[in-house]
Amino acid sequence: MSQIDGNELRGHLETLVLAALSAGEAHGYEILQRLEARGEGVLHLKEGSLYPALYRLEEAGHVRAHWQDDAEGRRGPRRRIYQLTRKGKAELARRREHWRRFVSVVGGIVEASS
Amino acid sequence: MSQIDGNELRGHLETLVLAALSAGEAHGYEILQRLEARGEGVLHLKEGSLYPALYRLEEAGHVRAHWQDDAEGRRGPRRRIYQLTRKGKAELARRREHWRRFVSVVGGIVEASS
DNA sequence: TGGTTCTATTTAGACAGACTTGGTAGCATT
DNA sequence: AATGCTACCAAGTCTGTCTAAATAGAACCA
Repeated sequence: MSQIDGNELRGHLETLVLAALSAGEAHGYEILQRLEARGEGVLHLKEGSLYPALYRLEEAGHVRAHWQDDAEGRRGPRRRIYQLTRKGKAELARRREHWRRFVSVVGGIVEASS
Repeated sequence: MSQIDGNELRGHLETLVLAALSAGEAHGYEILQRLEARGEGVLHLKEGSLYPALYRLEEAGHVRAHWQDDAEGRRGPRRRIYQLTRKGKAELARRREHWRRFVSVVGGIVEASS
C-alpha cells in the first residue's frame, strides 16, 4: 500500500498536529502515536518533523507547553506536555475550513471526468 | 478568500498537470489556464513550477511533447504541445487512487469529531 | 516609431518545511 | 551488558514550488 510521502504533508502537518491535540493534551511522542494510529498504516511522521512543527505552533501561540510534573508516577524520560490554546482552537477551525476548500479545489480537478 | 499555498500543492502538482492533460493535449500556458479556470479563484500555479513539473513528467515518460507545427495558422511564440502517454494515463489513475487515500487519511484526522 | 500588453517558454536562485542522522537519557527485558 | 522502548533535541540534507528575470512574436494604440 502506497505510503503518504512527506512532500504531500507539506502545509498540512501543523493542521494534523492541532487536530491530534484537539482530542486532549499530549506529549510529543504521544502525538506521533495518535497520528500513527489514525494513519491507516500509510502515515508515518518522524520526530524530526514533529518537534519543529510543535515549536512553530508554540511560537505562534497555538499550543502551550510545560514539562510534566513527575513528582509521583512514572519514572522515565521527561515529557513536555502540549495543549491547544484558545487561539490554537480558532486556528484549527480555520484550518479545517481551509482543508475543505483545498480538497474541493484540488479534488475537483483530479477527479474531473474520471 | 485564502489562497492555496505552494506548500500544500507539493506532491500534488504533477497530479494536477496530468489531470489537466486528460482533457486533451495542451501547451504549457494552456495548462496553466485550465488549472486557473478550475481553481475557483484560489489556485494560481506559476510558470516556474509548471515547466519543471512538465520536464519531470516528460522524463518519466508520462507525457510526450512536440513543438507545434506552425506551417500555417498562428504567428506568435512557439508552443510545445504536451499529451499524456499510455503510461501517463495509467499514472494518473494510480495518482487518483492515491489522492483518495490521502484525503481519506488526512481528512479523517482533520475532521475527527469536529 | 515606439510603447504597452498579451502570449509563451526558459532558467537561476531563494526558500520552507519534512526528511535523515545521530545524540542524550532512563527504564525494562533478556 | 546488550538490546529495545520511551522521549526529546540539534544539525544538516533534500526537493519542489516560488520569485524574478530574460527572451521573443504579434496586436494594438498613439
